[in-house]
Amino acid sequence: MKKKITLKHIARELEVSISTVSKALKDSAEISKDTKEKIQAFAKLYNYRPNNIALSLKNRRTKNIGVIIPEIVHHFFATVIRGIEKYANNRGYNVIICVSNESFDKEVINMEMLANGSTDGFIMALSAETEFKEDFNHLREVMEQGMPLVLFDRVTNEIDCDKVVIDDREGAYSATKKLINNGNKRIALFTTENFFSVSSEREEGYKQALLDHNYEVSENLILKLDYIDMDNKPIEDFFDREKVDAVLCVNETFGIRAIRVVQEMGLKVPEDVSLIGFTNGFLSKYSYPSLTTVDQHGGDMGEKAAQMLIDRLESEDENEIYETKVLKSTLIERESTIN
Amino acid sequence: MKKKITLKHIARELEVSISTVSKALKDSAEISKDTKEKIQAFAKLYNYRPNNIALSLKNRRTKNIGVIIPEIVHHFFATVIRGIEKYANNRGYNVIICVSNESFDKEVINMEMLANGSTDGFIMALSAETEFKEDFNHLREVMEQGMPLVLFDRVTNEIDCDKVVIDDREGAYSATKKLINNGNKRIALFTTENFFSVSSEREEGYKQALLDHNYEVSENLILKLDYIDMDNKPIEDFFDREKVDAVLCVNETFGIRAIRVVQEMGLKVPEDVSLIGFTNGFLSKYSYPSLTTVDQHGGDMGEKAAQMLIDRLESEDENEIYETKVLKSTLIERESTIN
DNA sequence: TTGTAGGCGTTATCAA
DNA sequence: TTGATAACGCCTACAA
Repeated sequence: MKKKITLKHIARELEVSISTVSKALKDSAEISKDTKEKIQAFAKLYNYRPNNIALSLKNRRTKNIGVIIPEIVHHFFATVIRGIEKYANNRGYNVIICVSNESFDKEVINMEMLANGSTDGFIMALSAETEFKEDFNHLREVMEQGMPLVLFDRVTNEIDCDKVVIDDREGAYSATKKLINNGNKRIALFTTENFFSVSSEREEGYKQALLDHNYEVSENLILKLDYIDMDNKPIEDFFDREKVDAVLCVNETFGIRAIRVVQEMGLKVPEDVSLIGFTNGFLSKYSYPSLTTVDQHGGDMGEKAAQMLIDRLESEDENEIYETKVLKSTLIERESTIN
Repeated sequence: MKKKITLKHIARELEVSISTVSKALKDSAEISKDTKEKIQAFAKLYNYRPNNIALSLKNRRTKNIGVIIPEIVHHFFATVIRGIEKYANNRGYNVIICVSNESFDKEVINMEMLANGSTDGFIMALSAETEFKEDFNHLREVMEQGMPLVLFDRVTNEIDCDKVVIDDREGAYSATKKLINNGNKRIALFTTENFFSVSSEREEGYKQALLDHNYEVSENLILKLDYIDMDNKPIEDFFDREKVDAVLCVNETFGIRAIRVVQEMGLKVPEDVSLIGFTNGFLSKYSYPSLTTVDQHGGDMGEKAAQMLIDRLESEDENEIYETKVLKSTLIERESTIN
C-alpha cells in the first residue's frame, strides 16, 4: 500500500528543502517559476494533500464542528443536522456527529473526546439524563477552555451560552387553540416527565391556552409517558378513565401511538378524538389518518445554530453576551384534526 | 477564558522538565513517588487532558472511524450507526459521522476531508449518485493510502474490500414466497431504479420466487419509483392499470405510501391488497395497518462492519484477502399481510 | 531564490 | 531519578 505523501517526501525526491516545497505549493512569489512548476507537477502526480492533523496542531483550530445529539433515530434531530451541514459546509467547516443516546455519561465522554483537539466548538441538544440530573459541569469546562457552545432544542438556563429554540410555548398554545376553535371540549395533554425543557414549555402553552379560553385545567387530563418505554398500556388506561375529544401530544411518536390506541378502541380520528403532535416527520405524514403537527423547522434551527457558532469562532473579540434565538413554529394541519 | 493546559505549562509551573511531567502522568517507575504525586495532583487540579491532535500526529493514528452514509433521515442507517457506535466505543474508537446526501461530490469531499488525518478507516454505504455513475476512484485512492474501508448495504463489486450486506435476494425471495403461500395471485414489485445494488438483488429474489412457484414474471408488475420524488401519482396509476392482490416494496416508505394509496382507492389492506416492505422501522410499526417488513438488522450490520474495520486496523500483517459478510434477514409479520 | 530554525503537544530514547 | 533531544507534518520569520 502506498503511504500518504508528505512535504518531506517531495523535498527529498526533488532535492530541495521542505520550506521550498511548502512555498511552491502555495504558489509563493518567492520561488522561481521553474521550481514551482516542477514541485507542483510532482505533488499533483503523487496526489499530495496537506495533513489536517498537522495543520490543526499548528493552527490550533480544526475547522470541525462537533454536534452531539441525544438520539440519531429521530427525524427532528436528523433534520437539524442537515441544516448544520448545509450551513457549515458552505463556510468551510466539517461536521462531526456524536450520539449521546440520552445518557449523561456518554454525553460527557463524547464531549471530552471531541474537545481534546477534534473540534473548535459544539452544537448540542442535552440528553434526557443530563436534563434530569441537572449536571452541566462538562458544558462549563468546555466553555472555560475557550470552545464556544450552542445549545438547541433541549437547553438549560443554567448555562450561559448561545441557544436556538422554537417557541415551544407558543406552538403548544396555537395547537391547543386550534382544538378549542374546532369545538373540542375536553382536551388532554400527552407529555413526558417534565425535566425535559421542551415538555414543560409545551405544557405551559397548553395550560395558558385553556385558561385564556375559560377551559378548566385539570391534572387528570395530563398524562406523563415514559420517553423510552413504548408500552401503550398507560394510553389505553387513560382513554378508559377519561372521556376526551382531543389530545395534544408533545412529540410525534406519542401522537402516532395515540392514533393507534384510539382506533383499536373502535373510535375514529378525528371524528371522536382529534390529535395533534409535535415534529413534522415522516410518521406524521404517512400515518393513517395523517397527523396534524407543530413543525419545529429543524433545518432552520440547524442552520441558525451553525451560524451562531461559526460567527463566534471567527469573531475577534470575545464578547460575553450570548443570544437566544427563538424560531417560530408552524401548525401543519392534516387529517387527525377537523379542518 | 482559561486556555487548555499542556505538559509545558505544568512543567514550567512545577519547575521540572516536560518529559518528567509526561512520565509522571503515565505513572512511570522512573519518577520518584514525591514528584509523581506532586505532578499528578497539579494535573488533576487543572484538569489536564492530553491533546488528541498531538497524539494523532505522533502516533500516526487517530482512533477515529469515519462513517459516511447517504442520508441521515433514515431509520436503517441510523440503526447501523448505533451498532457501529456500540462496538467501536467498546474498543476505544470514536465514531465520526458524515452525510453524503446521496451526492457523489459530497461523498468525495467528505472522504477526502476525513482521509486527511481525521480517521484511520472508513465504514460507508454508497450514495445513489455514486452507484449510478459507477465512479469509485475516491474509494481506491483512500485504500491506496492504506486506509481500510468496509462497505455496507450499498456495495459494489468494483471495489475489493471488506463488505457487510444482508441476503437481499433471499429476503425478497422469502417475502414473495410468503405472499404466494398466502394465496396471492398477482404480486407486484415496487422498486427503485436498478442502479441501486440492493434493489436489483431484491428484484432477483422476487423474480426467482415467482419462477420457482410457477408464477409468471411480468415487467408490467414491476413499478420503478423515484427515490427522491415523493409523488404518489405513479402508484395510483399503477393500481388503476394493474389488478394486483399483493405488492413487495423494496423499502419502507414505498410500503407506507402504497398502503395509503390503496386505502384512498377504497380498498382494504390486507384483504384486498397485501403489502410487504423492507426495513423494520417506526413507520412500519406505527402505520395503520402496520406493515409486514423484512428486517435488515441494521444494528448487527453496524457492529459487524465496525469489527471488520477495527480488526483490520489493528492487525499486523496486511492481508489482502477481503471478506463479504452476509447477514440473514428476517420477515416481521404484521397487519399488512394475512397471517 | 532558497534554506534554516523554531514551534504546535506529545512521547521515546538516551544522556546526565 | 530527571532532563535534553528528536520526531510526527506543517508553516513562517528570518538568514543566506
